[in-house]
Amino acid sequence: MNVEGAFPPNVLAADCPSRAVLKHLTSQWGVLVMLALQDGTLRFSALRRRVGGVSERMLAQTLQVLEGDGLVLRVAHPVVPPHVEYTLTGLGVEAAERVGALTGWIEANLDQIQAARAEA
Amino acid sequence: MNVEGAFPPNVLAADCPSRAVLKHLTSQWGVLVMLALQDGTLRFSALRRRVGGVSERMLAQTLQVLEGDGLVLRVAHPVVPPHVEYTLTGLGVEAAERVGALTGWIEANLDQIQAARAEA
DNA sequence: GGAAGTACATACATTTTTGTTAGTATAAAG
DNA sequence: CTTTATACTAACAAAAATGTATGTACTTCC
Repeated sequence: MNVEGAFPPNVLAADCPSRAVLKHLTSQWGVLVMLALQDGTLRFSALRRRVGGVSERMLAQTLQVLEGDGLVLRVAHPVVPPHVEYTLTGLGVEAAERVGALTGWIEANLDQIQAARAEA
Repeated sequence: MNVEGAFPPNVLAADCPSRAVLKHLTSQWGVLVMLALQDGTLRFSALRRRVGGVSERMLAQTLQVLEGDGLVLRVAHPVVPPHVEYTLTGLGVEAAERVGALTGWIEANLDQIQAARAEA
């Protein structure tokens, strides 16, 4: 049984819950964090160095949202100088692939895009 | 000859120009507009109806940015009640495919994501 | 004759996002 | 003993995104 006749999720519908996930994954830092974690587990400070330009605040916030969506797994070792590791979950790996396909395409076609920009 | 030793574009680098394109394509309305145009040409008002929740202002602004990046083509017919058509360019079609792959994945895995959300 | 539809631009208000700074507990390095 | 590193949170500020309201020129439908 389904709730509220909203069967097939559709991002084009203003009230579809998929919109929230889309926002998380396409947020400026969300995209970059998923990408950075594609190469494997990283701890907070390492991630911060990897993702150029993130502030601690934004990184922490982004990671919490991604963790909430079950895309990232957070493992904290209760040692004295904090040690926390972040890894993509199964879902996270799949999502990261699509995100990576998009960013990869952008990087590969950047010059064409910039050429178009110049014409305008 | 290349300028400013920034050869391979890399979105993880804070100053890479690919960041701008990424922002345009992953902007809330950018994603949705690209998706809506995947099924073919649409005029302004039709697009507005298709993309749930966009305001005229945001739609117009988004289309201009996308047009600037050479992803969307704008064709205006100089008739009395304005008639303008928007279509994806070759680059736009390619970009839309990646964007669609991501949103498609989200729609398909929405329940798993929401389940993860519930656990948290 | 009045209302609605079309594709926007412009001005202004509000909301959301993002950044900056300071602070925490403790241990290892110098 | 002072500095540095770690993973954050909280408070405040600035910047960016988004919305709302209004106007336009002209035509078609009631």
